[in-house]
Amino acid sequence: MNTLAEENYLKSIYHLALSSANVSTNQLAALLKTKASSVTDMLKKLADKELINYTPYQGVNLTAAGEKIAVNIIRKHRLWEYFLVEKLNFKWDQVHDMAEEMEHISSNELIDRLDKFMGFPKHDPHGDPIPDCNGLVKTHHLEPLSSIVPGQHGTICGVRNHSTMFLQYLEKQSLTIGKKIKVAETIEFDHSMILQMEGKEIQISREVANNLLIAQ
Amino acid sequence: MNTLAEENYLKSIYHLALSSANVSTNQLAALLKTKASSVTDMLKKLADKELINYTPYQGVNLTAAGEKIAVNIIRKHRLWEYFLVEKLNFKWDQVHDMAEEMEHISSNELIDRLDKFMGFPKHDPHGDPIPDCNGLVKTHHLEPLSSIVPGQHGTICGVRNHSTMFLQYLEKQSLTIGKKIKVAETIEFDHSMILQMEGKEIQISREVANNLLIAQ
DNA sequence: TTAAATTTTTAGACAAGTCTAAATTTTTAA
DNA sequence: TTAAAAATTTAGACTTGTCTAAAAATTTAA
Ligand SMILES: [Mn+2]
Ligand SMILES: [Mn+2]
Ligand SMILES: [Mn+2]
Ligand SMILES: [Mn+2]
Repeated sequence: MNTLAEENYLKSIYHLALSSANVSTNQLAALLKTKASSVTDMLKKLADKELINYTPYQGVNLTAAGEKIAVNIIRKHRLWEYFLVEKLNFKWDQVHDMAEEMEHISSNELIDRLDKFMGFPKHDPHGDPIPDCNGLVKTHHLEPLSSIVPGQHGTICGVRNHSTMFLQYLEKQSLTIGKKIKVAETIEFDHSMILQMEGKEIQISREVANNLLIAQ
Repeated sequence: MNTLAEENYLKSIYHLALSSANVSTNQLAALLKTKASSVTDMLKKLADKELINYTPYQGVNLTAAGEKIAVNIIRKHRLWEYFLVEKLNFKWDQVHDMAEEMEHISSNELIDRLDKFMGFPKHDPHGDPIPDCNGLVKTHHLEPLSSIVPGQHGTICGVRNHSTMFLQYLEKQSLTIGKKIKVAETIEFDHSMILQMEGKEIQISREVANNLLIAQ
């Protein structure tokens, strides 16, 4: 149906479109670790296939057909990540690269059965929502921890940064998905925060607070 | 490490080498559904990488390094087939094409954990041996059913033909892996056979008998 | 509002893998 | 033992996806 490269472009356009209406050539080049000229070439192909709307110099967005493909790839990515963590006991910082390969296994029948096998999980190991078999994504609105004011309570429900380094740091601090926290204090000088979690105090930087997503 | 095309060539050479010492260009072209000239090009690449021994016009065989890669791909193929049948409830005639994609997922850590998760199965859904994590393949010697003489008993342990059509036929006749049979009679005229299985009589053609593998 | 900086596209090249057609080598069999 | 047939390789072309360098368009900011 679509090549591996095409699928990766569609997925990247989808992710970037979540924070900017029109996705630029350079944004895509940076995310895909390729050159702007290569991106332009591919955008023409995807536009020919009517998977994106592309006006030269104006950036792109997905058509309904393109978005459907992108969401399906993200569904597969997140279900495989869930499988790797829940069934094969990998840590949440180990699974992304494997899922990058597995998301391209083409069979939808396979992924629907995997979904059922695991009991239709709603979130992947990083707290991201798993689209259902009809392409429906339940995007819960989450606040970055940095915007929570002292005295308020919340639950860790996601991360903005998916790097191994950040995930390992969070694991070490026990700042994992589902944990309940209270913001005890914010330090004006560097915007660092002091949290209460399970009776203990944890101090985190503004950088960390910006990348932790909280439901209240 | 190696490209998808390279992996498929190595796997095909391995399979063909089981029945002919030196594998020919045309044999490979037929199995890979490609042209002899394409095969020649790839054989040069694999020879450069020292994964095969290649003398122009004389066919090829795998080096130790090439065989190791081929066996690892076959291990992954068969473990994923087992997963699809045992965990996701696919039928044995549905899993080959999916496994053809999944065998190229690169992580060995992943496949070793999958192996453990499933309890280290020894055979795939078609009765083929699953190589262990060190590349060791336990090849039990099996007879085609056509060479069993009347009066003898045996157990169905494998198939020579893996086509959907043949596997579906066997399923319908309940001629599946593990079934115990007795050869009641062979018909001289067309070499067809009458079997006793679970108290019932089954008549099969010479063609079918040639493609069923029996342990006595 | 225009010049400079930035972004994007175009032009031309390259590697991987495939193809057809033609040349070469090996095998078969008269 | 040699001519025909079959198998294999070579030559040249094409597609996909990538790159660098240069040209063109857009944005920024003086
Ligand atoms: Mn991921
Ligand atoms: Mn994830
Ligand atoms: Mn198979
Ligand atoms: Mn099999």
